[in-house]
Amino acid sequence: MATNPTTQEHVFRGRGRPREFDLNEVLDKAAQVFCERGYYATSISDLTSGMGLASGSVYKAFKDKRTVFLATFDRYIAVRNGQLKTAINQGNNGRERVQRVVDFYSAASHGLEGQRGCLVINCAAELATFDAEIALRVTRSLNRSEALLTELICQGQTDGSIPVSIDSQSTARLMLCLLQGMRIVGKTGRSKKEMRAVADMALKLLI
Amino acid sequence: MATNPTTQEHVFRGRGRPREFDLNEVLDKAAQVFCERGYYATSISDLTSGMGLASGSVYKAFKDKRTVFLATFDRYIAVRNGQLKTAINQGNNGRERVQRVVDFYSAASHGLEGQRGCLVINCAAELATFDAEIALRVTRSLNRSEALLTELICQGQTDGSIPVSIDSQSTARLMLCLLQGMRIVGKTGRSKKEMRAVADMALKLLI
DNA sequence: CTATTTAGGGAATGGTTATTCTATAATCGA
DNA sequence: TCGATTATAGAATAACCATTCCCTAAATAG
Repeated sequence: MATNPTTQEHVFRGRGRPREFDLNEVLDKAAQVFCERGYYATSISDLTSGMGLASGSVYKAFKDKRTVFLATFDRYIAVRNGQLKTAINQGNNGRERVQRVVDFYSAASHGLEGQRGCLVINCAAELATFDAEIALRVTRSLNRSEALLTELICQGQTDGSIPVSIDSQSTARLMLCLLQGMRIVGKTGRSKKEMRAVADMALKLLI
Repeated sequence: MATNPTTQEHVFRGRGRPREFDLNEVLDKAAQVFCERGYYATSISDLTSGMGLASGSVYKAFKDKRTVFLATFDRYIAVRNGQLKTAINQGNNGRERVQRVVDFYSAASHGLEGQRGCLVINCAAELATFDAEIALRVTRSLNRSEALLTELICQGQTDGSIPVSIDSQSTARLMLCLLQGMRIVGKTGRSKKEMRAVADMALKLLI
């Protein structure tokens, strides 16, 4: 795993016929399918047609459906964290960086992406109650988001853009709830404008 | 349907053997199962053992699994709205009533109920994308909650407990997101204390 | 009491699904 | 070019699941 993104990724591979697809690419496609249909409603044939692969190829690359899902989940988190990080870097102080995070979620909570929803949340709802490993990943992901928010708020308190009077931890947790809720509500088809208004108002919590 | 809750509910029934179970009771049990396992992961045998019925009896009472689910969903909404209404009635002005709503969600977002999660949200995640009728119910339910919040905020603005400067609609939408998010985050096992802190801080949005 | 009607229980059925298997193809090392 | 190795494609398989069927039980109407 974690090979290169270059054209000839099979240069350093062992013998045998080289894989014809890029792993991350098909995982991104799988993420769309899992987002739209959930885990159980996604059949292997949904998955293979979404990924553009034959079932044999899927089972050569992954042990079973659950393993495909876990890989998809990890890839989804990695991509999303990357995007979030670049968004955050555009803020010049703690408050602005929190703002960027909220804006990022707002942008994801309408239109097609909004309707599809968030893989993490969908899993939390569908699987976390009885698949311990997946539950762990969901919990870890949410905890990390919360920690990130706490850190950004603390930064803001240090640089003076956020009042020191607020409790960074509880506020971060509150914001986490808000962000996750935006993605839920966004599934019911809200407009860009509506979600933007929510995002703008959320900054009240930093007063 | 909609018969009496008395001991002899078969008094006014037609001929034939009377039903041995209470419809709402078994729907409440079904709600637990659907909450825990989701729609697709719930097999008929999960359902029948959860409801305490044989599959034949389930299919005598309902057309199919989806119909069981729809009935369960409606029952869940009805029960929950009732509980919410009594909670709201304990508030003496708009602000207090909003507080009661937030507290209600906070209480549902930890412990066993928290872990199980909310049937509406779980459905939104799992089914709303490709079952139009269920999507409609989810949307309707969320819209109704939002309208309720808007109304309570307006009440507060009238009775002076909430400043007239805030936009009641956007604030209500923001609160809706927050409440739904609490139930998502609550699935990952937060403590009562943590969720209470979130609820308390949420009232900042009414300033 | 008998016929009719409806419910309960659980085995039988038919369709679907995840997974495995088999045959073919592409690449590497020699 | 040949053998080893790994991938692709899609048919075959075995398990599972929703639903139906059938028989028995409990109630009412006459």
